[in-house]
Amino acid sequence: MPKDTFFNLPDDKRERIIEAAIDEFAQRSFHDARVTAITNQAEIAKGSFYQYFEDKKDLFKHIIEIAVGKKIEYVNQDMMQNMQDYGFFQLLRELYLSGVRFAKEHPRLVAIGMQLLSNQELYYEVFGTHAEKSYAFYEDLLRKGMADGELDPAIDIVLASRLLTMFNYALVDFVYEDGKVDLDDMAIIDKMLYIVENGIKRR
Amino acid sequence: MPKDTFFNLPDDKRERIIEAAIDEFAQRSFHDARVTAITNQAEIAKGSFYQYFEDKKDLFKHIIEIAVGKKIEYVNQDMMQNMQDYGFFQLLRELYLSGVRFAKEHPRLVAIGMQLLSNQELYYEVFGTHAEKSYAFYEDLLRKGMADGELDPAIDIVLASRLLTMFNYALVDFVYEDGKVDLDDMAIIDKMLYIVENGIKRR
Amino acid sequence: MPKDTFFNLPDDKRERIIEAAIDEFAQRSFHDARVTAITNQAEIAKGSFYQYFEDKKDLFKHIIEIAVGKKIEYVNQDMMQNMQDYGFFQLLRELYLSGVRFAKEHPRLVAIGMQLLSNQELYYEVFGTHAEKSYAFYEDLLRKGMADGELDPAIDIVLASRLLTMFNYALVDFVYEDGKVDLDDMAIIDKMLYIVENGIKRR
Amino acid sequence: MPKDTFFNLPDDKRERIIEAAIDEFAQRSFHDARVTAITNQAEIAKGSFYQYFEDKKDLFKHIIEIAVGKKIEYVNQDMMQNMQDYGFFQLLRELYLSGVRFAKEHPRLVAIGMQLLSNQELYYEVFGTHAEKSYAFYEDLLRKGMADGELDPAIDIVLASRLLTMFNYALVDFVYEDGKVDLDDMAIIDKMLYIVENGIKRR
DNA sequence: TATGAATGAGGATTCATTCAT
DNA sequence: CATGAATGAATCCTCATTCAT
Repeated sequence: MPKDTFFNLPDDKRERIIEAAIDEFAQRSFHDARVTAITNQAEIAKGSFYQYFEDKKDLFKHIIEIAVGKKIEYVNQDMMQNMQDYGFFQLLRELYLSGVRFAKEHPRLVAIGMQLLSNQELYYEVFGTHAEKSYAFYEDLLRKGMADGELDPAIDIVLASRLLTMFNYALVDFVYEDGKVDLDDMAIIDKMLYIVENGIKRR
Repeated sequence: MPKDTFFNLPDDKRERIIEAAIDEFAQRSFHDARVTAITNQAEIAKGSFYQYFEDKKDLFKHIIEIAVGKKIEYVNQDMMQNMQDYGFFQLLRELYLSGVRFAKEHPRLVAIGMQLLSNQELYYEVFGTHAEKSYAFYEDLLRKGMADGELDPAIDIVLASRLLTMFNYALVDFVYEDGKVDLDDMAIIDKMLYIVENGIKRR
Repeated sequence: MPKDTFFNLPDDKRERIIEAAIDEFAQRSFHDARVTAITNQAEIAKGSFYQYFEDKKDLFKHIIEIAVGKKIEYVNQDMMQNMQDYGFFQLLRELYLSGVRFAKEHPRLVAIGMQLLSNQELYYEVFGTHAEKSYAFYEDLLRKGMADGELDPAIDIVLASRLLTMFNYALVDFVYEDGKVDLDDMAIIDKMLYIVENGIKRR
Repeated sequence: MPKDTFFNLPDDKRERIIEAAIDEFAQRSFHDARVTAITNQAEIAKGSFYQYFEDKKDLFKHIIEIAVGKKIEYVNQDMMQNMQDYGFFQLLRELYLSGVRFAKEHPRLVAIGMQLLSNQELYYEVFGTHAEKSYAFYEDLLRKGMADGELDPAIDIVLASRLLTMFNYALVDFVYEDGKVDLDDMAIIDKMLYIVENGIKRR
């Protein structure tokens, strides 16, 4: 958690630091990332860095928090708050859609997230035991879909939640790599949902 | 490529080094991994390391080769060599099964592979442009399955190949994390294939 | 080129570093010279070294620049700027004299220069293609002397320029080795010039 | 001094080692030169090296001895043994000539010699106090020339001996650099002697 | 609070020399 | 005597973090 001094900073300086940090962490793993590169790009003194943050990890965690926050902004809040009014596949589509939009607009944050995923130690330090939260979310969704009779009762909910998560990654990955190419992202999502739907819906 | 001196080493010493390297590379990214940690754990002199390997990267590439070699051992070679005799879903099952067996027995190698995936630069240096090979393999499989009339003609082959790859990761991930829990892995694979099959088979 | 941090250093610390570097480079070839020896003698932290200089070579180049600068201080600037007003042998005497004075007072810089002379690669890296400048200078001087009718028209200018350069080295060498013995340096120069003059003057 | 084992070696192996050593020492300063490079090029085991030589310096000294020996071969032995029958300038010409021939044919040995010249510490260790021997030789020559009335009585013998030495270096240097160009070396020597003769002969 | 110099632990790599076979 | 693996001291350099102003 950054120190108060950081939050008292003029907006533009604070943003310059965040920008620089995102740049650096997107390009290099946490350990490889250099405080010096960040302070240079942000044009702040090296000493100042340690007046704003406890240490490198402190900043990193803050960047992750920002990423998580930004990610949440992308899901249709109205839809999330009135989940009961929507069908399972509608909600799933919305979730995937928001994931794609996010990845398109914040590719560096996605890169940082992927890095983090492949560093267990750091991952648990950042998210604690809340690691499974995202699975839990999909599990709830699946349970509701099943209760509503939309899903094939034979499927294993825990497994399916993993798959839906992975599908999300697959999509993000797909869009991320081809970021430059202006694919019709909607089309991809729908092709994917076509498969998913056939895979798990009730017949 | 390690030097001859390495291959001339007594088996147990060579294995101690490999073990130590796998341990270190499984825990830290390539850059973070320390030659010193490896030589310490393997109980060899730091100088010896450089008589066996060109440099840290040389060892890393060797470890990757070992991992790839081990991975290949796990797939049913008979089945792979007579692919035309098997149905699409049979082959897929075999592939996933081998992936799971491998991950169960070599979780550290899996960890190293995941690390590598998230380091583009290194990845290309290790695999050259053969990067897309695994996608290509699934694409071929899907094309054959479609030609044989096993698959829904409406699905997008490129996208599906990504999904099948991701499913593989999902499985690996599943098994990897819950490695300690003695799940009935067969059951998981079959549950997953149930979904996949419904998702893409011809009706 | 040293970093700004170096030039911002308090004078005495900066000088301590320069002193230590001159000591080390005078005793060992560039490659043999140890950064550690310099930081130890200068009593600065090893890390500080790299805040002042890009690397060892950066410091070395700086030392060479200092030496060249110091060397130039020793020639009679008035005489050099009004060369046309002086005779060939007067100018030559002045040049040799400055060379001797310089060597007497900065024997370590002379040693460094000699080292550099015997390392082609480094030499070109430090001086670029200006390598032949010193020969060229003597050639110009000789050409002028010949045009003014002071020199024997039979002598080969290119060869003579080499000889004059060598004479300079001879003198430096002479003074350098016997540095402690308080010879009458003027006398030596004049004895040498007596020979040179007889060797090349017009009769 | 190499060990007996070295001298008992079959000729071709011994020569391979000498060749490799000359190559390495000609390219790098004593300290930079690598025993490994020598054993590799000579195709002997690293361990063998230390059965032939005490250490790196031992080999180096031997190479220098070889160079000195070779150098001596190049001077007209008949002339040297009957010095009293020849004039000063005749002898000088012969000396320079041999120097040039040597440099033309053994450029690597010359390079090693020059390296050595610029490493005081090593120089004294190799030559001990015999350092001035070459000066002494020229001094004797000059004294004889003066006694015979060939030289200007006004010149300083000590100084002149240094100059003659330097002239030798100048010649070697000249020929060494332009090694490839097939200059008429005789012509150069004579042009130089023309200057030298005018510089110091009796009038 | 801002600054940027100072620090030193830590990392990769090289290489002369020793040693066991 | 030949071999070549083993050794570890030594070297350059990086970088997070501390500290004094």
